[in-house]
Formats: sequence, C-alpha cells, structure tokens
Amino acid sequence: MEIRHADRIADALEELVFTGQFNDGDRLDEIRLAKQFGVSRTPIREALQRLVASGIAEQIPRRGVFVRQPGPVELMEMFETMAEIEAVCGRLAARRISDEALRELEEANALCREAVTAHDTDAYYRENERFHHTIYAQSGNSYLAGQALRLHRRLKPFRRLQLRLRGRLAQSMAEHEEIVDALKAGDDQRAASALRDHVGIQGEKFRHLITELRTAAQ
Amino acid sequence: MEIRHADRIADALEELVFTGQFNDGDRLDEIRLAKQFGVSRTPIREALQRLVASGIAEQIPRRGVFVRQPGPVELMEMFETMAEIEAVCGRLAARRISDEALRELEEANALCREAVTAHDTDAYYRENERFHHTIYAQSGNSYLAGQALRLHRRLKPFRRLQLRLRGRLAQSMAEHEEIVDALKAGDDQRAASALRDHVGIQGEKFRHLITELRTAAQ
DNA sequence: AATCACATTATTGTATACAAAAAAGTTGAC
DNA sequence: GTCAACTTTTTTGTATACAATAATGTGATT
Repeated sequence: MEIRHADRIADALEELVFTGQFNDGDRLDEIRLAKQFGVSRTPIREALQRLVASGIAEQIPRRGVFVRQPGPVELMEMFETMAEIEAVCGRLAARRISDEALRELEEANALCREAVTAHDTDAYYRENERFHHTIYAQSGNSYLAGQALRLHRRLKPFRRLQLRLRGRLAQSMAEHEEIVDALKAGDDQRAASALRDHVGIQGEKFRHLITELRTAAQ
Repeated sequence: MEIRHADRIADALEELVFTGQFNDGDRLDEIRLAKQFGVSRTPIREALQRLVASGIAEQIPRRGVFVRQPGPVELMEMFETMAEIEAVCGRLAARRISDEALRELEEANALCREAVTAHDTDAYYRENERFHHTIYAQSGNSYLAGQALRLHRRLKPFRRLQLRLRGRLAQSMAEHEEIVDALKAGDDQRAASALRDHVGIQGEKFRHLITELRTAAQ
C-alpha cells in the first residue's frame, strides 16, 4: 500500500468540492463514497473528519457530513480577511525581507509579465502564487505565514474566477510592482496598504461577478 | 448515549494537553487511551484526528500521533500573529462598532477593574475574554472573528501565565481603556496600534517568563 | 562485546459486524 | 386525501477482526 487511503481520499474529496462537483448542502454519503473509492467506510470517515476540520464540510451528529460551500457573504469576509492578513505580512516583511527574497519577488513579477503577454494563465497563476508565498515567508513569522497560506489555498478556486476579468491581469501586475517598491523602500505602511488594496480589489471584483451572475440568473 | 464519544474525548484530550498533562513528543497511544476512556480505538482515532487538525498533535503515518507543544519560538510567533489579528479587528471595529457594543466594552472593563481590586482572577479572565470577543465580533467580519477566537483560545493557557506577573493586571486595564477611547473616537489607526501593543506586550512578558524559567533551570 | 539476519511482538490502518438513532415507508382512522 | 402511529429500512457511531508495517527481541557470527 502506497500511502494512507484516508489522506488520499481527503485530498480527492477536497478537490471535488473545490472544483464544484458538489453543491452546498450535499450530503457526503459514506457508503456511496466507500463504493466509489473502493474502500470501506473507515478511511472515508477519516477523510470526512478532515474536511470538517478544514471548514469545507459540516458535521451534524447522527445526521451526516454535508458540504458547506461559502456563500457570497462569507466569501467576501474571507477575501477581506485575506487582504488584512496579507497587509500584516507585508508590514512585517517590509522590515524583515532579505535582498534575496526581493530578487525573487522581482523575478516572479518578471515571469508574471511574460505570462500575461504570452496569455499563459497557468504560468501566471504559478508565479503569482510564488510572489505571495514569498511575502508570507518574509513576514519572518512562520505561524502567520502558515495561516496566510491556508486561507490563500482556500480562496484559490474563487480567485481564479475574477482573474478572468478583462484588464484585471495588467492591473494586478501594476499592483505587484507597487508592492515590491514599498518593500524595497522598507515602507511598512505603504507595503501594508498596497497589499490590502491588491487583495481587497480581488474581493471587489469577485463581488461584481457574483452580483452579475445573480442578476443574469433571474 | 448522550453525545458522540469522539467529540467528548477530543475535548478531554485537548484539555489534558493544554493543562500540561502531556509533554511535547509524547505518543498518544490508541490502545492505552481506549482503555483509559473505556471505549474502543475507533472514537479515540477520530478524536486524535481532531487534535492533529487543530495543530495540537502531529501524525506520522504508520507511527502514531504525537503531542506537539509549541516551543518558545512558535509561541512568540503565535502571540505576534494574535497581536496583528487583534489590531485588524480593532481597525475594522473602529469604523463599524455599534453604540451598544461600546457600552458592553465599558461594562466589561468596569467589571475587570472590580475584579482587579477584589483579586478575583476568575472574574478578570471572564470579563477580559468578553472584552476581546466583543471587539472580534465588532470587526463586522464573522470569518475574521472566528479566526481570532480560534487563536485566542489556543493561546489561553499561555496568556494566563503572564497575567500573574506583578502589576500586569493594572497595566492591562489601562491598555483596555486606551483601546475603548480609540474605538469611541472612531480612530482606526489608534485602535489598531493600541490593540497590537496590548497583545504584543503579553508576548513580551511571556518571553521574559520563558527566559527566566530557562535560566532558573540551569 | 558488537552487529547483522531473522523471528516475534506491537501498533497502525482498514474491513467488517453490530447497536442505536434517524429517515422512509406502511397501515389505519378520520 | 390527510395525518398519525407504528414498522421497516437506512445510516451513523462504535466495537471488533484482520492485514500490513514498524518496533523489538533473539541468536549466530565475527
């Protein structure tokens, strides 16, 4: 046996929820999933526990586990929280960042720019992630960085949506450069607000998308 | 059966770890715990999964679950993160707080003061918690408030230590009043830095305690 | 005595069995 | 036809059984 079934299944289920294979409120049927994954209920239950712990699903005692997709309100709250946490990371990083990390940010930005012109969205996502993860790490606080990573990962599927908006990629690039400038200058206030705005705008754009979809559906 | 064994056991184990019944690196033996709690391994394993998910323990595949007490470095990082998150809550609350909540903060502070003079530490802890939880809630962002609560709860056993320091309670009270003043004035910057300092000092005091204990032990 | 190979034991991870509770279905009165 | 009480089925939660891997012990060899 390669690795633990429970871990593999938890990752798979997480992916299924994130890619929208399940709707909000869907019950995660243990027996059905057990058959589907070709295992017994035991590893399925362990996987479900993990989903519940990470907030992807909710458990109602003696009723089952139900997927819990964040609604528009909670998503906006999560984006606002992400913006504030990134701002904190930036504020701390402005005073603690290493020259090497600054070079890495510039490199990631350069590759991002290339990806934009080449319309290579995968590369863009990859370098964009590297950019943000570097800032988290350079906060000099690995606990904080861990929390930032967690939320960043949670919001990933939703961030991808708004990045599809026309002109958003170019705007995002400009914001990245402002962030690097502030970090270079060691200006913690400016770094914080640049990052807060950068992520905050993502939330805003996302809200627009939501309301558009909602009105279109009616 | 009242409630789920797994949940009850998870709470109990959490409490045991927090109160220092287990040392860092101790293996949480499934069979021993099963006997101890008078249940089978199944609910024990579910409880252990919850501890792992909340970062209280670590799982090494096919080796077992080991308690993972944060070391001095990680604790300082957690205090710093708490300080920053509280600052964020304060910044947002300064613009969003209701009159009723302001009154609640003042009431909690008044009761805190009474508790200090009466040397009623339990009452102090209770009202102190109410003070902070109110600020989290008044950030107007329930996701953020939830994250703040989580970390606050995680740090609880360590915060209690530093509050025992001479003069700390009175100082803490003064800080609380400064925070309320800033919130009343709607001054988000001042509220943020007052809260950041208030919690940051706790981390500092805690660090002193640690180093003192360390030198005393040598 | 130290070390390596091998056998034994212990422990984790998974499967299955069972108990208790909830959901679904059925019957009967109105 | 509707509703309520009861029965059946389904599903969760827990116990136990089994399989696979890691830890431990034993003995031969140097």
